[in-house]
Amino acid sequence: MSDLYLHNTLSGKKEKFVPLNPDLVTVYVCGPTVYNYVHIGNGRPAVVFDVLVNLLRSIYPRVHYARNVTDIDDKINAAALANNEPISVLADRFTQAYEDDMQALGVAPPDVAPRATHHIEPIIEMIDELIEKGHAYANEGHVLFHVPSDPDYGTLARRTLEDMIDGARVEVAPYKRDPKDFVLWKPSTAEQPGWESPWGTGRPGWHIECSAMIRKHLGRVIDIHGGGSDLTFPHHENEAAQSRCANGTSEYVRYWLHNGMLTLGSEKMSKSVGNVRTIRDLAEQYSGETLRYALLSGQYRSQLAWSEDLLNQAKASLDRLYQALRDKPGKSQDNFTKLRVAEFPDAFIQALCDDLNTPQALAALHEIAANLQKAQDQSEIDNYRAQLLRSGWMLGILSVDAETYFTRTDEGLPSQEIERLIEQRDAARESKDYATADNIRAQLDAAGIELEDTREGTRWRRT
RNA sequence: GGCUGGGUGGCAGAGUGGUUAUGCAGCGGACUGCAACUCCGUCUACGCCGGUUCGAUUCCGACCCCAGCCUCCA
Repeated sequence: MSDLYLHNTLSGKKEKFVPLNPDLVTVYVCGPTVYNYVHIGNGRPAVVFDVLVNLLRSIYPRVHYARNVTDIDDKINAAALANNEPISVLADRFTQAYEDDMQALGVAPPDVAPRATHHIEPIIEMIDELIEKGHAYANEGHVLFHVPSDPDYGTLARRTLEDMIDGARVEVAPYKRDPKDFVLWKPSTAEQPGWESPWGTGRPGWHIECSAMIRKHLGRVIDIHGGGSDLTFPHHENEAAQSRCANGTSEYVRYWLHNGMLTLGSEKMSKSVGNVRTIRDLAEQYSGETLRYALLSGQYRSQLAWSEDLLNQAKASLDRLYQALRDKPGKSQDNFTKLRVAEFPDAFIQALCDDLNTPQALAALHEIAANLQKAQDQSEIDNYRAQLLRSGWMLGILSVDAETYFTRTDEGLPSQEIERLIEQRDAARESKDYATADNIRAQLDAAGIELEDTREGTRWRRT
């Protein structure tokens, strides 16, 4: 069995993955703040860590995977206020939308999806502990984490306190002892959502939510924590500081994994820049599977340039894999979730075990597909099909029946009509009336239907 | 300014001290009534300048350029 290597932000290197407890691997990924529809960049960590969890489950007996939902936040408050609705209604709506988007991308739900507003109590508890241990202080209704109280602060982002001052964009506020101190709890006015606390009515800061929910659901020290590279600092740095200090542990997360950003037009895709493509909008033009393939076509740590070209290439590549499955039908279903790592193709697993090298894993898939296309006897075909379908499952693609993939009829010409025209064309070809035959083919082509004349007869596909 | 990461063929994107990535697109051929699908073959590469080496895209150094983080952000 090949060892799994992961790039750990903490060390800046690829490291062999050794879980704290091989019987139960713990994974946490930062989920969305639900105040709007998410864009495809938000989908990247969900997809990438979905693949990682599939891989981990094939190696270890049990994996506990949590992905949170931030449902209390100033942006949510502002959006709810603008809509004149309670934050819970708005948050519920966009949480549901997020789940729909994830389903479209073929992302399996995590084992647990904790929401911040359901964890006010553990959050308050943790803040209390930080105050007690001298790492936090209350002032004017705020509670702040005192950064200089943590000698290890900065070890994740690898920057010194001086570096941070150099950045000079830290907010200076009268209630802060140090400009780098960050909010654990902040006061709410009467119009703002708030919860009772020892420091008055207020709401939690962003960083403490993750710390508290992780401790509650996964423990004081966890194996893997994932998220976008833009969260490394300050979010994860702050999270780590809080958790180490409150938990009284020297480590918090053993492997920090950060995915690279999607760019659109040479700039990071982000709501503040305004260059976003929502999953919801993209799904109108491309299948969720195509979007997923596009996301996996680059290694997760690299930036990925999102473009129409990328999507069209992803679709064409995916079509090719399905084409092999369609051309060489045979046995299909495995109970994929029960498969162990040794039951997947070597080259494929080796690629994934090398810090989740999905482009190389996809290359392995294409090689298997090429072998499948060339295979003659059925046992050979079934073997390659199994390899392809298993690997596809781990990446979260190729789960659709190949015939259905090419002929699904959610819109456009109904299948019956297509079949009728094909019969007419066959008759015309039979009588060597090629003008009529080509006419029908052109007519179908205009409707987005391509014909393939095979030895077994004519078949069609939607383009 | 500080801290990260990166510059590979028309495009996307792996990888390697000397041997085919892979996919898309292009070109030639086979198949086909013609196409499509498929198969066979094939052309465009490793930012720039030095160094190490028998040999560097791959290692080392300088330089140029790009992106991310340092503020909300996946």
